[in-house]
Amino acid sequence: MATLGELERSIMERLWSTGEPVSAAELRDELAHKTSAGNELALTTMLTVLSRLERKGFVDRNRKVRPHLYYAVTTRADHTAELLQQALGGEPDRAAALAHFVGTVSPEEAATLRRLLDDRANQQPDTPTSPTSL
Amino acid sequence: MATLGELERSIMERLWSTGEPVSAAELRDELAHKTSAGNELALTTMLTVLSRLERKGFVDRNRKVRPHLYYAVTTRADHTAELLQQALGGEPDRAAALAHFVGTVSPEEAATLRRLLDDRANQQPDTPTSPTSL
DNA sequence: CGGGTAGTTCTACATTGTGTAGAAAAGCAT
DNA sequence: ATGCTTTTCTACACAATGTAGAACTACCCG
Repeated sequence: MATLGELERSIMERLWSTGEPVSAAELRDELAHKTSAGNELALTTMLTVLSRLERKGFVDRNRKVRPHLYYAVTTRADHTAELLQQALGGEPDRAAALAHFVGTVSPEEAATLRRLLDDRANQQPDTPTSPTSL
Repeated sequence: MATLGELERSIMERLWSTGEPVSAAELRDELAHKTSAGNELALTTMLTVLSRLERKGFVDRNRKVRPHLYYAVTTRADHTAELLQQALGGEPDRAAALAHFVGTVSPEEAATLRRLLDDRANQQPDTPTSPTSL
């Protein structure tokens, strides 16, 4: 999974936020409002970056309508989950890394995690405790 | 936290693997063995990259001995935990992202996570269940 | 103490990714 | 067919990274 530049990320944020397909022009206007000085980027800049995001597999577009409409391929949560997996990917001692991580999250977040794990266990109740991959 | 290039990562892997300070020459030899064709990099290449890693705060070195000895500043687990935090950083709906993540880990890993959360709860038993930030 | 060698820093260049946008091409409505 | 809208092509700047030669520095030996 490729990484995102600053402008690319801004665009993805916008696309993720509602999920509705938008045109390059709309995107440009909306992003201009977010920056302090309302500096509008050239439309071609948007189109270039959107094409790159398409090439990277982050967005797709409807080419049948005339101003093409762009939309995110995945949800932000999906993407974040991928990032988490990737962060853990190169780690030989995943348990150690998770331990550090668990030590850094807020108590609320810890509770959330516990709840999520419980949900998971209920849906898929064959959770062995054997240390197969840890 | 800056990101690491390929060679930078290889070097950090090595430094993390044992934690012992090593010279640039040792590093070069060891990394050469790992690549398919044992192509040795120039020593200056190692030194350049090590300097950059030092600037980025990933490594430090003992300058009192003559071949300077380099070592990782943090552990790999630390680094991975930081990556996890960072991945979650931009996410407005952290719970959703964690949910996706929990759905992707192996059952063993889920068990590990649960155990880590239990440990955490015991050491720091004021875990409220109020949905403050979630 | 003065040289020589081992080791380090400086400088440099190629490549790639990203931000940025003009020029050129393409599609579409009248 | 023609003109406007929209898209693609091409281009350039800038930063990060991989790579290494040139220049400099430190230390040991005679």
